[in-house]
Amino acid sequence: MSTAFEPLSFEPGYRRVASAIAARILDRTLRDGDPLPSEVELAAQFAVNRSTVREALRELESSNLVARRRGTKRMVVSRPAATQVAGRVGHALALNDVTVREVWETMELLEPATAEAAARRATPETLAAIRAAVEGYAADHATAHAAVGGVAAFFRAVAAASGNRVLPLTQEPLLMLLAAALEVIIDRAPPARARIGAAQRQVLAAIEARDAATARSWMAKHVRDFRRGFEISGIDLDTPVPAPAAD
Amino acid sequence: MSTAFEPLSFEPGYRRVASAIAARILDRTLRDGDPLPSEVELAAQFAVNRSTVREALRELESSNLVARRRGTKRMVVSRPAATQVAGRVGHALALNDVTVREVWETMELLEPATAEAAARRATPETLAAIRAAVEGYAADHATAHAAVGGVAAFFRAVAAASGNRVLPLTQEPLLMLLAAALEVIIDRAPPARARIGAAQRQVLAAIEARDAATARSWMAKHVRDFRRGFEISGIDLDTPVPAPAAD
DNA sequence: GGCCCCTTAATTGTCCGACAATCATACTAT
DNA sequence: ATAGTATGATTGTCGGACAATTAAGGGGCC
Repeated sequence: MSTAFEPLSFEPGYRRVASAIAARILDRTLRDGDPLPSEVELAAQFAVNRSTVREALRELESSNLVARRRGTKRMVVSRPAATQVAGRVGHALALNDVTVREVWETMELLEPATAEAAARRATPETLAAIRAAVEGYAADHATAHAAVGGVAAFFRAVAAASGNRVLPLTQEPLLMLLAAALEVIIDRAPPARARIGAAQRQVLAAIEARDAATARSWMAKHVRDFRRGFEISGIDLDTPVPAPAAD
Repeated sequence: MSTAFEPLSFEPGYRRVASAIAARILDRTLRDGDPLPSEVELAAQFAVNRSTVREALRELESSNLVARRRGTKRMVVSRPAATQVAGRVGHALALNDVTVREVWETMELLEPATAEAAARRATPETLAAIRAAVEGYAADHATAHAAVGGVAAFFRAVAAASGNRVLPLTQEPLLMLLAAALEVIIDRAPPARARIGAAQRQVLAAIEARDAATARSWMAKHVRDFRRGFEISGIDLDTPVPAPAAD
């Protein structure tokens, strides 16, 4: 241990206000859906200026701990949804120059296990959602955008059926990055669309049959196919992933 | 397609300013380390008030896209670090009442594969870091806090050695949640500390020997042990994870 | 020439006050 | 009961202000 002193850190007021409110949200004193006091009220309670409160609110808003329902003024406490948090993670990965290979490798790791879990634990509702995703892709994959959207929807539906809420959230940033990369190349690998549809059907069939091993192996095949797609289209797997769109 | 109209959404100024700056960061016009213009300058460029700029800056700061070096005024563009982004994800998971079982299950999925990759791709430096983590745990695991810190450090070191930068970032929120939960129970499962140390040594040895299969299986054992720890200490695996500390 | 101290300018954090636009609510008229 | 209206509350934005701290020169000293 060093005997040196740590530098004193004076947190500015807006950060202390934000932390105080965040703490109340995290310890459930303020719950999902609860309306936040008005800005003037908060300013009075913290004994700071409204401007300071507003800066704190922007911080919380950006952390998705508070939000505003559309067309309303009052802020309410909100639990962050997967896609919102995923955006941040996706940006972080892209800014750290993560490569397509790294993203793909992680999906190769995650998705087969996810499919396996889904085969074991899918409910009628989640299974129906997977079916809807497969049908959605089959019905519309003409444009690159629609096709990529369908691919992502399928992965999301399978993860949702896995009975593990960590998996969708873990997977989401990868989907964002994969989607951005896939949209660029899907038109360059002609057989891709058909192979994707076929793999989706096989995974779905296996999950419906509660056949975990087959679900796993077909999902593995499905993910591996994306690598082939990248190779066929002449993309170097070690190029950084394109950054997903800004907020 | 529906013929109904989308609701017009008027983004407030502070959000448009934040998005504009974020876009410049994501497209690399502004790069890591670049100083941001001063608030007054930004206000002039966007033709808005300084208060509006400040609210936008708070948003970017909260997204970890800009930061300030300690003891300095000027904001600089920064690429978000793993731990910073992980905090957000951890909060989101905790607020969504994710259970210990779900976190543990995901780690059981992730960590063995991570260890396997580390055995294949560890460099002298990353290997040394794992060794240091193992020794650090061995040297100091008296308090619950130190022990849990050592556990997390080990996982981090292995993930860093995996040669895949997505893995540390994916793993980090799980570590935060596991750490919060583990700190509560580690003293209730007496044999845990010794078993942890032993497993770390085995994984390390396997990675040093480039034995991917053994690294995987010992890491799997290591992770499984945490489940036993929870069971022994009488914690229901289906209780929600405790929320990690606020910012 | 290079280095250190001091003065000065620039910048941030915070405050105050103000006002238009919008939303929420109570009230009124049909 | 419904629609329309008036009233108050709240947010988004603006302008200006000031203390505290940091960045930038400038001059003197070795």
